[in-house]
Amino acid sequence: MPVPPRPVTIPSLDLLQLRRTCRACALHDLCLPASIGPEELGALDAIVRARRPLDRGQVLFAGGTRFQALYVVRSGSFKTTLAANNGEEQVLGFHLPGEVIGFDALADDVHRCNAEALERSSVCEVPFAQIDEFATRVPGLYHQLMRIASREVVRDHEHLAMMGRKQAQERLAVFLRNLSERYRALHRAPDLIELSMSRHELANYLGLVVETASRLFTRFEEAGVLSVNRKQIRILDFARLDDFAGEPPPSCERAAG
Amino acid sequence: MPVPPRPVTIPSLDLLQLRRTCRACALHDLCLPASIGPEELGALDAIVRARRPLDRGQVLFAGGTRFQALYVVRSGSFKTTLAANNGEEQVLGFHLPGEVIGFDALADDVHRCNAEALERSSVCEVPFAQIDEFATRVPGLYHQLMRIASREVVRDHEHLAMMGRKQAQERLAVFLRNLSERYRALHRAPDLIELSMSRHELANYLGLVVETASRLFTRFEEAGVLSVNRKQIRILDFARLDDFAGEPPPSCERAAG
DNA sequence: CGTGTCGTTGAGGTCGCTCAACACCAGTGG
DNA sequence: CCACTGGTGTTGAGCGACCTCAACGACACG
Repeated sequence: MPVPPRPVTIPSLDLLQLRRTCRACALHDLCLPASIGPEELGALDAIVRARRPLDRGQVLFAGGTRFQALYVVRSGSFKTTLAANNGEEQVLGFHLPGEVIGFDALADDVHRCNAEALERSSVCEVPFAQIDEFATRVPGLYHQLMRIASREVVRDHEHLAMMGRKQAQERLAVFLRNLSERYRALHRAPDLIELSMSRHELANYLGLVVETASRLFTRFEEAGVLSVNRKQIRILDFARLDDFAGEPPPSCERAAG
Repeated sequence: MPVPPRPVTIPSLDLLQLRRTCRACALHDLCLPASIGPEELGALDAIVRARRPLDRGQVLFAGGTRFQALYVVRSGSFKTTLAANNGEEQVLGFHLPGEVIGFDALADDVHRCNAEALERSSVCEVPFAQIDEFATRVPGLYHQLMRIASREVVRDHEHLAMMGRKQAQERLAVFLRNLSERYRALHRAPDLIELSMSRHELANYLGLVVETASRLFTRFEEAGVLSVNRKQIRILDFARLDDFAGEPPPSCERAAG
């Protein structure tokens, strides 16, 4: 094909990525900048660094390595995993754009889990030493950091409740509904889910084996709740999905509590 | 007995409790004061309030209520639980002296879990608005707060890995070894464990039913690993307990990672 | 001594795991 | 073009760990 060689195009694409600011970011109000003034935003831009995109399978950080920065998912998705000493691995979470990962490393300045890209993904790197120093001068930033850390705790608690008390079918239903809600928060179609993780990773997250997860997808499809095509999931019947989940949707939670 | 009536004794005992300072506290270096200077300790004492002791079953805070303070266990023990909408409850953790509870409420200023005393217990109440204001003037205090929140995340991740990938027997073994380590950190005998929670609460924490937990205690006793007398547990063979736990003790963890 | 709670033990059922085979797809090389 | 290969996902058969249901013992309390 008569296309001239373009040796500069790909790096310049990266530079474009690198130049994006917090102010212009679509994730503006989900991320760190939420609740800090517009004049501090510029200073935040000077701290936050965009890293070059990671491909599927590339690790953002590994357990045991020294903690230096928090990361905010900008595009794509990640999984965090905890390795047991017997070689087994537990998937702790899947992370979509706007979510911050790395909080578990603050305890003793060492990453305790692994973070790995599930697809081609980009992150903002937030060097902790600098954000720490910056936060002493910006009232509210520390509070916001702790709020975000607290969200992680809440998320883990819900994950724990799911693992401890729910059956396989309920777990998958809860997961899909949860993912759908997160899609909605990102202004994506909540009924059209593109799974970025493999069945194995998904099953592991749910505390199941692949075969069980696979059978559940089939069962949901036969029940007319989902339409499943490999990693393309479409939710056809939210009400019945809630039934499968075994409890009312989270919107009722406040009222019931 | 010729002892004069003492109507003031019990309240004065409470006052004694109330008067104890962070400086004099035995939990000094496990708690908030760790890593802040001695002169700020006095100011911290002015913020921290001791609450009157709670009896078994009394709730420290309930899910859905407004977040006002973090709590540090001073004596006794607590459980935190998350209620599902179907009436089920998941035990999220057991909390010994020196541990801080309530971090999950920072996300949106509402407690998301319940905290309940497992025995007669006392706590220090740390009003968050005041510690928040104080922390802006004391460098390092916020950092310490985040470190403690991060420890909670690490703890939950380990709990998750246990629930997701381990069998019943391994779960109980891991739990007992973990409890033993925490006893050691509190300078208690690590082989002599006094369980403050019921079998039901323990089983729930492990994602099992009471009967299974009970059978496991019997099995461990028959194997000569434990001596079990209701809530009095003595660990007779740490090495075998580690075998049952299915992986090397946490002291090897750093090296393996 | 009756009552209630808690913990233990037994019998039986079942959900999810194990093991195994197969379908599907992409990439590779003849 | 097709065979071959490896990775991923689905399906089936059988089994076992854990749950369910039920009864009983130990202990505290009135």
